[in-house]
Order: sequence, then structure tokens, then C-alpha cells
Amino acid sequence: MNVVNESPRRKELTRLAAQLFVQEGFDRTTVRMLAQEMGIKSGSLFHHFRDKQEILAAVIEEGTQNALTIARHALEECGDTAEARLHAMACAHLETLLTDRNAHVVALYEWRRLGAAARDHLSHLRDAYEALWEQVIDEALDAGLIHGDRFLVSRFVMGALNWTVRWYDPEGPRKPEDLAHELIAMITPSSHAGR
Amino acid sequence: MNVVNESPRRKELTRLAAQLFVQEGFDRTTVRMLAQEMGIKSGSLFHHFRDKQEILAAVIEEGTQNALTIARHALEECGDTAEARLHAMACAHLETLLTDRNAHVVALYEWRRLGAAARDHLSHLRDAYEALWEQVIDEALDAGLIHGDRFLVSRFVMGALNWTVRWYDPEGPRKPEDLAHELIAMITPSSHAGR
DNA sequence: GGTTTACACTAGCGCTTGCTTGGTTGACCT
DNA sequence: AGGTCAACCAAGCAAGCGCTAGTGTAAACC
Repeated sequence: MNVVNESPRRKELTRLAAQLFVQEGFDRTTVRMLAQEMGIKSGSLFHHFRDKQEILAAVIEEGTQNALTIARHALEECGDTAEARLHAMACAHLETLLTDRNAHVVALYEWRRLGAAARDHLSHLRDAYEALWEQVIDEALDAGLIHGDRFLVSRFVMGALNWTVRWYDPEGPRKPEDLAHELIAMITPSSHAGR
Repeated sequence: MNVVNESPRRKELTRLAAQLFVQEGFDRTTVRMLAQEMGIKSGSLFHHFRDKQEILAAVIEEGTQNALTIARHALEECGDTAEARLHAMACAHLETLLTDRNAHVVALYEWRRLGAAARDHLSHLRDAYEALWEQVIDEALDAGLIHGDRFLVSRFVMGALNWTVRWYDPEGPRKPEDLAHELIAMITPSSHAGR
């Protein structure tokens, strides 16, 4: 048995699984459906993953890991004004929500189906990501760019951003940067820049 | 068979089902679990509901109906300034999210499990509710209270509010009105009222 | 006093589920 | 040439699933 490797094959299978989990939901996705989508038989699945739950964990880990990478990179690239960093963070969030959409939708909707062990491990990853957000928001508060309670502001912002997966249409006229810009315009009293 | 009545018994069963659906998720909740929670045997369940999906539909309908009622009531009671109406709407939203928490969590997480017919019927209900929001936000835009794109602003606000079900602790120090107030302070450039 | 109605029960059918078992294949290494 | 190993398959098990059929019973109604 294979189980904890990082073979390219496993990565590809994880990607396919994410798509099915979004389409059908984790519970309704059977191992036979997963196997068929991957072009193998259901028994062969358990060569790559210990059990069905491990596939879910792999999907979510992949997505969260990417989000962390992208966000860290964005924060290094951007300037060091509070506004630039806030914008970079929002952009990065929307960008990863878009390109890794399947994985993130799964993370948002199927989190509760994780086993206790996997949930434990992954919530550390998620906490690391959210810490980036709170840091950037702290900076914006200190700079007087926004006002309010740091806890509440960060929750509200993350809520607004994560909710986008329910309505955002990548084919539509709005780009992720537009959304980020508009959101920041909405919460910063100084800037009245419309569109 | 009973099926489409509105007996008080059925209402109570719906409430219990909502709780289980939140705890376990719709798919993992078996008819036997539902029956046990209700103090009957699984077969008897189908005297009250045509099938399992109808239970889900009943849960969501109940929650959405309540949200509509509360929101309409709140809009009648409050004053007619744009700010008062915005605040009333946000309060009503959080209040129903709190008191009918189970039903709304189910609506948010298990919507996709609805059959096509039920989804059709319920999306009309939901649209009616969202129309209230867009109307109030339009008024706030016209009054110059907030700025930005009406579509985006309403999505962002609903996202921030709905996200509260993931972190809000009713036992904590913050009351729903506090949240509503802080959210509105965050998006209205004029008011710098802290807490 | 007989019929209806609402609600519950027992028993189980037919099917699907996640997962296991035991074995085959072909590429690669020595 | 012999051995290793990841990758896959066919077959199937035990458990659990949603749901149905047929029956019992106590209260409500005519």
C-alpha cells in the first residue's frame, strides 16, 4: 500500500476528486464514481489513498497549501503601504478561490466530514492562513485606513470574500481585482473611488 | 398517507430534523436516526413526509419563511431613514440566523441536496428575501449613505452576515445588534462610531 | 355502534456502500 | 535471468441504506 506519498499520479487523482466532490458533495460521491472518473476500478483507489476520507483531506490540504503560498508571495511582492498590502491580500484570496475553486469549495462545504485527526492537522494550516489576514488588517487599523474591532472586521471581510464562490462568474465582466478593489473601497472611509 | 399537511406534529419533527441535519449533514443522517430522535420507528416517518428529501425541503422552507416574516416586520417597525432601515435589516438577518440557526445552516450547506422541484419552489422564497435586501441597499445608495455597485455591495454584505454562522458564539459578549452596528459602521464612510 | 382517520408498529425487500482479498501486469534495476 | 515494486483488476463481503406493505389501535365522527 502506498498511502502517504506525494506521487504526481496522486496529485492528479486529488484534482479529479475535488471536481466530483463539488459536483455531487462528498457523501454522495462513491468510491466507484471516483474510480471511474480516474479511469481505474474502485479497488485500485485504495492503493493511492488509505480510505475515502483521506481523499477529502488531500483535496483540502492541496487547496489550503496553495492559498498560503500565493498569499505569502503576494505580500512579498506588493509595496509596504497598508492599503497595498490589504489589496494584495484580497486579490490573492480571490485569485486562489478562482483557480483552485474546486478545492476551496470543498474546504468550505465539506470541512465537517473530515475525521478528527485530519481536521486537527488542517485547522493548523487554515489558522496560519487566517493569521496572515489578521496581521494585514491590524496594519490597516494602525494606519487608520479602516476602523473597528479587529476580530469583527477580519471575520466580515473573510465572509464577504468567501461568499463570492456562491455567485462569482469567471466568465462575467468583473475581474478578481475589481472585486478586491470594490470591497476595499467599501470598507475604507477615505477612498470614494467608484468604478 | 399524510404528506402535505401542516400539522403541529410535523412542525416539531421538522425542528428535530434540522438539528440532526446540522450535526451530521443531510446525507449522513439516516431515516432511522431521524425516527429515533423523534421517538418513533423509521417506517412511521413516511406517514408525515413523502420521502427524506421532503424533510429537507420542510426544514429549509420553515427557516426561509421565518426570515421573510421577521425582515418584513422589522422594516415596518423601524423609522424610514436609510440608516435605520439598513440597521433593522441587518439586525433581523442576524436575529433569524441565531434563533433559527439550525434551519439556516441547513439552507446554506445542504441546498444542493434538494430535488429540482423543491429547489425551484424554495429559490423563489429566497429571491423574495434577497429582494428586500437589494431594496434597502438601493435606498442607502440613493441617500449617499454608502457607495459602490449595488450588486456587489449587497453580495458583500450578505456574505459577511451569513459567514457569522461559522464563528458567532451566542454565549459570548457580543449581541446581534452589536454585530449589525459594527458592520454598518464599517461600510458607511461618514460614521466613525466605534463600539 | 359502526366507520373513518391519524399515527404508529413489524418485517423486510432490493440495492448500494466503503473497503478487502488475492492475484496479474509491465517497467525497471542488478 | 531473476527480483522488485507500483499500479491495477475481478470478485465479493458485511453492513447499512431508503422505502414499502400490511397490520394494530385509540380517538373522533356520523
